[in-house]
Amino acid sequence: MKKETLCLGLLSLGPRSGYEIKQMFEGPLSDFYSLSFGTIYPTLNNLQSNKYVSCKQHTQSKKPDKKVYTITNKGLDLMKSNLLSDAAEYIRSGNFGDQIKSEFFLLVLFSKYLPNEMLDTVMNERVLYLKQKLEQFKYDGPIPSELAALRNEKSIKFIRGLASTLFETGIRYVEKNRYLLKE
Amino acid sequence: MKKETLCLGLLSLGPRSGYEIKQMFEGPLSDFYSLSFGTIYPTLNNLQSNKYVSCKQHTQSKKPDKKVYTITNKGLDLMKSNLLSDAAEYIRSGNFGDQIKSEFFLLVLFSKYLPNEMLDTVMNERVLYLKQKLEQFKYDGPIPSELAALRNEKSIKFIRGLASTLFETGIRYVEKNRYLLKE
DNA sequence: ATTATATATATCAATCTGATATAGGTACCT
DNA sequence: AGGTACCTATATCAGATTGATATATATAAT
Repeated sequence: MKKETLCLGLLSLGPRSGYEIKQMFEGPLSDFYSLSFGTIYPTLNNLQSNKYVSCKQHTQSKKPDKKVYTITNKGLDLMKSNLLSDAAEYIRSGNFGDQIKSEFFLLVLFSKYLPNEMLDTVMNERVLYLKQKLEQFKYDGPIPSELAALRNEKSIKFIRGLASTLFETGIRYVEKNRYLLKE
Repeated sequence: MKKETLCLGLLSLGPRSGYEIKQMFEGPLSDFYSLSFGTIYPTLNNLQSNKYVSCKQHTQSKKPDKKVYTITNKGLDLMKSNLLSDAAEYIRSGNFGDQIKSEFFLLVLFSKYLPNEMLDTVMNERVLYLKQKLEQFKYDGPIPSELAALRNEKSIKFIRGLASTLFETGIRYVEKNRYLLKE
């Protein structure tokens, strides 16, 4: 998916600054996709100069100034049309898998060359991480009002449910089978 | 993990050419990690000029020449020592998750802007892909002799089992809940 | 005071990818 | 026997992306 489509898509969920978009990539989206500041800021500037988003400078009393971007009607049109061509390209390409770089997997793959205690630490930290993530996905308590609308989106419900079962399955498997790696 | 550690690690499983290493990334490793030709070939040349691998030119009758690389003792030492420091860095960094770019997830996230038939196509292709992958992970029939040794590796058994349950869980969830995306 | 941390934008060297070039071979169609 | 398409195989490089760094303000802790 083009970075423009993605940024417009995230802004269609509500006005955000570049910093806040990055926070989304580091928080709830981190297990699915990410973009760096070096991509986000130039993309937002480009979208603004082509009137796909408008920008309001927010002077904050206790924090640095913030540039809050809002998607325009022109931007919403571009997003919808891009989304369709991006989906068509996904089908056309034949690559239906995800692009993954898993450090954990590589360490497991070569685990016979790792000292047992290092492997234990890697496994413990991984399981701890998965459990924390699972709790976040299952959490149903109070959240900031601007995020409450998101929670009711059908796509978010679908994704949270999928992530929860996958993480549960992963945790169960690792806890049951990690002994297999040591003789 | 450093690209040198990774290439040495793969060569520790048996002698391979750059093209064959790329095939591993496109086949069995594709759901966990990948490197492009533009990274693989320069890395192998660098490893060779530092004597971490040796190279034998294979003249093939019906195919282009092939450069088959074999890991040296010096290379095995470097791999083991790198692996330890890479694992230590994994622990130190605190990033226990994987680096993922999922086009499928983004299309689901913004699915309310997609025509229903396009969403159906995306879902159908994704499920088909997951089912094919699952079959590959579960396949236990005959394989080329140079891969048979790999199958008995403890780490490979662990990974194949993990991948199988995760893919099964994913397929079951998508098939049961995809209706949620269309009210 | 000083250090550390968080918010916030911006830039850029170093790295990596995706595309392309080159080259030989097989396979199928017409 | 010519054309097209695709597979093996290595190599290179423009363009895209990341990870680090710079700059600035403010809070909290030591």
